[in-house]
Amino acid sequence: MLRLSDREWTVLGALWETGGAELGELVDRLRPHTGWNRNTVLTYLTRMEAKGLVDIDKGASPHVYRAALDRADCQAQERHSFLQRVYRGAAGDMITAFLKEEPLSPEEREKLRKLLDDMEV
Amino acid sequence: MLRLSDREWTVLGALWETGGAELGELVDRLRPHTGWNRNTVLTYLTRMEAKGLVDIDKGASPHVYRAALDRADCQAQERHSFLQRVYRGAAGDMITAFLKEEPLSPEEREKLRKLLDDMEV
DNA sequence: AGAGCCCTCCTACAGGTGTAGTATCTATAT
DNA sequence: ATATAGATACTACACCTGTAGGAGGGCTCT
Repeated sequence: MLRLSDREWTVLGALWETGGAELGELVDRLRPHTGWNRNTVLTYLTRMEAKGLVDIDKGASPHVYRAALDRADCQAQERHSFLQRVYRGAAGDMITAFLKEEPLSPEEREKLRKLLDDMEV
Repeated sequence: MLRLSDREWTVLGALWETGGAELGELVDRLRPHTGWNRNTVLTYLTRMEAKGLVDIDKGASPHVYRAALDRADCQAQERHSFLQRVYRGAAGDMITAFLKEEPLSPEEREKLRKLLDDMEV
């Protein structure tokens, strides 16, 4: 039952995008939209290592920080907890609400239609 | 930028279902699946009042507790923050993932297809 | 009137989160 | 050798969250 905070998603986002990086690079990449202090980022990283969210290669100098989990896995967990928490598992209602409010391109709509058709076996 | 915890969703759930209730009723309703102590529930309610999530009618005795927000509004907020946090706004990807993993009834699929078609104007 | 029960209030306390400051180390540039 | 700049470690602190315990007020039954 993993539960990531907003900040943790942000940090992991940078790690996934870079595929692993040194602190300086992460700070540079995060600062524009977060304004976080270098040490704030470092604190997040070390706390997240303790939770098993981040791997730190301490052999390298400077250390190299990597996401310890797959983005897709984290998304799956979060999908599940969101669906239960907010919609008590009612997937149909939830998807309906998203479809009604999120603008999709014609290609995306086509893809979704196809997905639905393929379920019709 | 409202951010509800799991517990808060649970408490609000009971309030939405009852349309407002006294503490005793809420405790009875919540205890089976949460095991929460009466005072734990009370603490949640008073803290949630301070945040504007719950209205307490203190004229009545015992007090009557009501959700201060609409379930649909809370769901909308949560949808938005989920989509941004976990999918960086990529609604198509997110919906695809849900469709692939959540079992839907034929009626639900039909309804979704119709929704997609109606967007095709 | 007293006993018991439910209600609300106040208090507590540990663990997590957001956000750094300070101190130290170390490689580099002079 | 030395000043400097960046990296890492340690420490701090306030606020939030989960989870109650105990005190005191009022109704209710005997």
